[in-house]
Formats: sequence, C-alpha cells, structure tokens
Amino acid sequence: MRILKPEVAKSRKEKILRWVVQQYVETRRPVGSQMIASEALPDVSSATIRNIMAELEEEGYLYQPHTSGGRIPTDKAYRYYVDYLANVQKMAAKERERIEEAYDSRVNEVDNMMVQTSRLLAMLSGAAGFVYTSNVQEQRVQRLDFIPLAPGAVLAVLVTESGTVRHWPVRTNYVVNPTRLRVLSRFINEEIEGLTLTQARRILWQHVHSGHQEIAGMADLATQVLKDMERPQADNELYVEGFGQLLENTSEDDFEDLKQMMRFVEERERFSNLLSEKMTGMEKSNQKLNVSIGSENELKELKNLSIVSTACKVGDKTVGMLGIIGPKHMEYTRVMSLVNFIGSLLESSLQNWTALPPTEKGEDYE
Amino acid sequence: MRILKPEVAKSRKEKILRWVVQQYVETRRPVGSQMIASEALPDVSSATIRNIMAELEEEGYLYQPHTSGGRIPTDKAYRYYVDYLANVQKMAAKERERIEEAYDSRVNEVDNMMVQTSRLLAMLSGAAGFVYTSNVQEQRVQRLDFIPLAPGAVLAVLVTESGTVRHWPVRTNYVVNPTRLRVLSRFINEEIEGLTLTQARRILWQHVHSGHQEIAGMADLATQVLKDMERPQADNELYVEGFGQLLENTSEDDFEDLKQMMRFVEERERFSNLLSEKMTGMEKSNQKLNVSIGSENELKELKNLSIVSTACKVGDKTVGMLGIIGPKHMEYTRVMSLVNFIGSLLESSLQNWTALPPTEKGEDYE
DNA sequence: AATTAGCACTCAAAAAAGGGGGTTGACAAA
DNA sequence: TTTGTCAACCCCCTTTTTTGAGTGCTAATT
Repeated sequence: MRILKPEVAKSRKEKILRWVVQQYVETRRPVGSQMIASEALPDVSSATIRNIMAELEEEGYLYQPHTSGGRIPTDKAYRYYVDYLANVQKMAAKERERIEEAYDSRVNEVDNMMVQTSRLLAMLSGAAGFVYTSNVQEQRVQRLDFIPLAPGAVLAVLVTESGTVRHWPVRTNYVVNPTRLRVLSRFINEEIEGLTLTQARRILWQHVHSGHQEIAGMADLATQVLKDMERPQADNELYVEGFGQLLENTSEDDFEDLKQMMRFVEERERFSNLLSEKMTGMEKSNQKLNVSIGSENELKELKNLSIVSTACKVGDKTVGMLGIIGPKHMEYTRVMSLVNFIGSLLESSLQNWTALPPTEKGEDYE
Repeated sequence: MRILKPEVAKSRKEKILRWVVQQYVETRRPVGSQMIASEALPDVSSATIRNIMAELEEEGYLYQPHTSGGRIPTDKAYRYYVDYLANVQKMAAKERERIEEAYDSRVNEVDNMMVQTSRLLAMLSGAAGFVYTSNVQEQRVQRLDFIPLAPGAVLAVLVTESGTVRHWPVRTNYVVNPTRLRVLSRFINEEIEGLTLTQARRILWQHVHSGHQEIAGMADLATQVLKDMERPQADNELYVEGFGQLLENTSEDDFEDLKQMMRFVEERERFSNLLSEKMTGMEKSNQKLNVSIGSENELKELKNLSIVSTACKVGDKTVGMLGIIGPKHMEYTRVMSLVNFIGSLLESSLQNWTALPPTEKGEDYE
C-alpha cells in the first residue's frame, strides 16, 4: 500500500524522502531544501523541493521541529523507508564470513551462547543487543541431571530444547548418596523425555506424591527441585549487552532518552514482557524480521528508540527472539541484515545442539 | 602517617577537610569558606577557614578549579578521608537484614550467583557492581560431569571450589553411549578430586595418551574437553552490571568520563587484567577491602572513577573479588561497608556450596 | 500546470553583554 | 593566631543582539 502518488513525481518524491531519512540518520540535523537541491537533486530548484517537502509534511512523513529550521523524518517516514525504500541487500560475502567466524569462535569456545550472541550483536550494530528466551515452561526438556557437590548439596542442571542450560544448587538436609542420585536422575529422564517443562513437573509431582520407589527417600530433594523449576522468574531469560556501544553512538542531547531507556531495560521485567508480546505477535502474523520504530512500541520510554528483532526457531517452534535496540535514527538497512544473519547463525547453532545426529551415523564405539 | 599537624589545629583542619569532602560529594559544587563557617564551624570566622584552606591547598588536599570559586578535594584528600576520616561504621542491623534477605532470595532462587550479586551491588550502591573470578586454572575442581544431549553431543559441566559453574557443549563424531559416559565421568572425578584444574588436566592428558581403559574409545571426547578447559579466556570470569545505575547518578558534565569508562569496561580484557593485578596486590599486602581513588588506578580512563573492592576467599584461598566502580565523588563510607558486607555474604554462600556438611549430620537416607 | 526566482519573515543557535553571588587574598586590627 | 573588612575575581545565569539557514508566498518563467 504505497501511498505516495504515481509516475515521475512519485519517484522524485520518494527520492527526496529517502534522502531526508538517510541524511538525517547521518547528521542528526534537520535537513532543508537547499541542501537537498545542491547535493541530491542538482537539476531541481530548492523551491520545488520545498513544495514537495510541504506535501510530505502534509501527508505526515516529515515535520519541522521549529518553523523555518529544516525538516526531520517522522516515525511514519522511517516506516515507509524500512518497508519500501531500504533495499535490504544481503551482506557482502566477505562480511558474512567475517561475522560467521567471530560468531563461531565466541559461541563454541565460551560457555554462554546467549551472552556472546548479544555482545556480538552489540559490537556489530553499535547499539545494544539482546537475546530472549521465553516460555521456558512450554519448552520441551532435553535433560534434567543432578551432580553431587558436597554431602548436603546437589547441583541441578536443566537443558531445554532451545539449548538453554540452567543450573542451580539445591541443599538437602541429609547426605546424598551419589549412586541413588544417579538412579533418580535416570528415572526422571526416562519419565520426562520429550515432555514440556509444565508436563514434566506434573508427572514428577505425581510420582513424588505416590511415593514412587525410585524417588523414595529423596522426595525432599525432588520437591525442592520441582519448586525451583516453577519459579516465575525462571520462565524466561533475557540478556542485554552493549550499553557502552549505545552510549558511544549517542550525543549529549539524547542523554535523557538514554537514561530512560536504561532504566527501562535494567528493570528486566517490563522489557521481557514487551519482547514476549512482540514474539507472539510475530508468531501469529508469521513474520520473521520485525522492526518497531519509535512510538510504534507504545511504551513512552521507547518513543525515541527502535527495536529490530527476529524470531528464533528450533524446528518450527519459536523459542526466542534476538535483536538490537537503539536510537530511532539508525542505519536500518545495515542493522536489519545484520540481525537477520546473526539470527540464522544462532538458529543453526541451536539446531546443532539438539536433535542433530552425529557426523558419522550409527558408528557406536562399543 | 597522618600528615596534618598537631593538637587543636589538627582536629579543626581535619574537620574542615572532612566537611569539604562530604559537602562536595553531596552537592558536586566547589565549597567555599563562608559555607563552612556558617554550617559547620559557626564559632570560627570565614577568614580563618580561608587561611586553613589555603594551607590545605598548599599541602595538596584541595584545589580551586577557578580562581575565587571555592575549592574541591583532590585525590589525595579522598585518600586521606578514606584512611582516617571516614568512620566505616557497621551498617545498621535493620539495613543488614534487609540486604541479607534480598541477597538470599536472589542468589538462591536464580541460577547465576555472580550476576545476581553484581546486580545487587549496583542497586544498593548506585554505581556499577562487579564480581570477578580469577585464576580458575589454579582453583580446585569440585566436579566435572558429562550430560548426554543428543546422539553426537554432550554437555560438559565443570564446578570449581569457588562455586563457579561452567558448562559447554562438546560434539563427537560418534554416537555416545550414556552408560559409558557415566563410567567416564565417575572415573574422571575419582582421579581429579581435590586437584587444581591445571593438575587435573595434566593427569587426564596422561590417561588419554596411555589409552587408559575407562577412557578408551572416548579419547576423542576427552581430548575435546581438555582442550576446551585450557582456553585462556576461560581463565577468569567477569560480571559487570548496573550501568543504568551509574548513568542515573551521573550528571551531564560527566558524560564523557562515563563514555570512556564504559568503553574500558566493555572491553573486558583490560578490566580483567586490572582486577587481577589488584587482587594479587591485595593478597600480598593481606588486605581485604581496597579503595582505589581516581588516578591511583594509573589508567587514564579511570582518573575520575573510584573502585571499591574486596577479596573473596574460600577457605584461606582468594578465589575472586567483588566491588563497585563509580564516580570518584561517592559516599565512601556507605559504599565501603556495603561492599564489605556483600562480600561476606558471597563468601559464606560459596562456603555453603562447597565443603559444608549437611544440616543433619550423618543421617543418610539409605 | 509545473517549476523557478525573489523576497519578506521566522526562529534556533551562537555570540555578546550585563548583573549577581559567592569566593579569594591581603591587610590591618583585635 | 584570629578576625573584620574590602577590592578584585570570575563563574553562572539571564538578557540582548546578531547571524544564517530555512520557509511560505507570489509573481514570473517554462
């Protein structure tokens, strides 16, 4: 639904709009007719451009922060730019390769995939990067194991299908026998294989209550673990990295905005909720890459920020999102392809650690 | 080595110095003689105070940013303040209790102790909080376990005596048999119990090379794990949280400083090194709480910042540090006792998860 | 009908011009 | 050694002036 009018006029109008957006992103100064005339459309007079810009303003694409001071793009303009004007070219092969390399060396060499991914996003985009896993309760369990730490302490380790690893210590008031622990562990894994966390919890509660033999005597531990598993704050995970990047690319004027946004993001709850909503929204409309510009985010804290995000699937189940959050005036083309690409990297990485068969099939070592 | 001169004069001089520091920390404005006269020393004239302040300036404790515009403390003044003037009172019992509660509910309910501790530090101090674990290679291993993920993938989980849990996925090019994996795991843990990581690695390499029976057939996996363990970036861990807090308490004037410091901190390498040095320094001089003020940090990026940190011991071995990093003009008394207290909380928490016997001794469930 | 040139007008940002207000240094008196 | 006094200082805030890029309008041009 391109709104701008037809023919030759259209192309010129669009050209001007595009130019204003790009110029403004670059310089952060209102852009005026003269500048466009001299630098972008030398064979059109500034007066003509003024007329066109007046139209664009009428239509809600531009506005003047002060009378007689040049114009800047509205959110609507960014939206139009992102939808029709920005040709999201694939990144150059060289660039892709470079990123892929960086990604591999981080994600496979260090233990926290999510954090590393956020950091990479931040570094390459110049904004803050995030990775979000939601609905952990509805994800399928891959493993739940117990590692004996000390006579009265056990480390529980939970791995979900999205590759998230969560671990927490559990105290017991008796000495834990490692052998029994192993039995318990095996029993549990057999019982809950392939179930979602919610389902798994239900089953296990039943076993605990019915005093199932494998659990007998360790009901205490099991109960503790089950309780830990259903804590609400354990329902999603959020990693945000790269505030430094954001600060770096921020001028003093935006100081207040930035403060507000940090306040918002560090209060993790609300940001989580936002992402959660966004995720279900994207799932419904079946889109992969999403760009939310300024006030499209509804939250007043974000009215000067944009979020570029992509859904992250394992199989055909959306297990999370990742993306960047930064100033509204960002280089959308670059950032969009970046988020896109890193999203695909994370996806294939997750795929790797879940269902993938070994490289040489069937060759058991026994 | 108190430098200020004797008797009544001393006490007055010190009182003035203390007042200047406190006042400046509070208001961020140069403080002048009249203000001191009226609010702190009503029975002394401003002229006298001027004289004393002139002396203090001579001696390097104060300086005037501009002629006739009040004076502000130098780093030396802060140092003197911290060493002699600030009575680091124990926190109020009520306060302690409040914090302890918050700490417990975070650390025990969520899976990453370090992150949670940093966050708490940040929240309570109004600056950025950090937790640092170093020298992981020299720490004793508590457990090294393997969890089968998929036919060709295993999750390695390493727990050290400092309570650090590190996990990373390992791929194999054959189908892993869970039973064999368990045998391997048990074998390894028996072999390396109580050894440092470095020692453990050496032992295991030997076993791998000599083709020890428990390892046979899984040498591939073992090799991979050993390689992952000795990666240099796995040698220390650093968590920094609370940039938002820092930003919140920062005025526009300090914008540049803050930028610089973020650049520094997000480039984790250098900050790690700094902390590492500091840690060994503190270990040598056997001090627990350390305050580094402004240019005492040597790094120019930190010349307007201070670091308050405390060593963190398990047994009598220093396994890490924690603290806060914030503007030079901070409330040292408050922050020092805070860091101190949270340090002790983390220590006892670590103690808990390592050597501690169960609450009811000897009552095995079998 | 679209484009252009010209002109008066607007207004934010930068520069310049005042006050205050609090501070200092100096000196003489207590 | 302390204090009272005072001229000089200079940052900070507010007000004023200047400047210049930009606009809208209208009439002329294509």
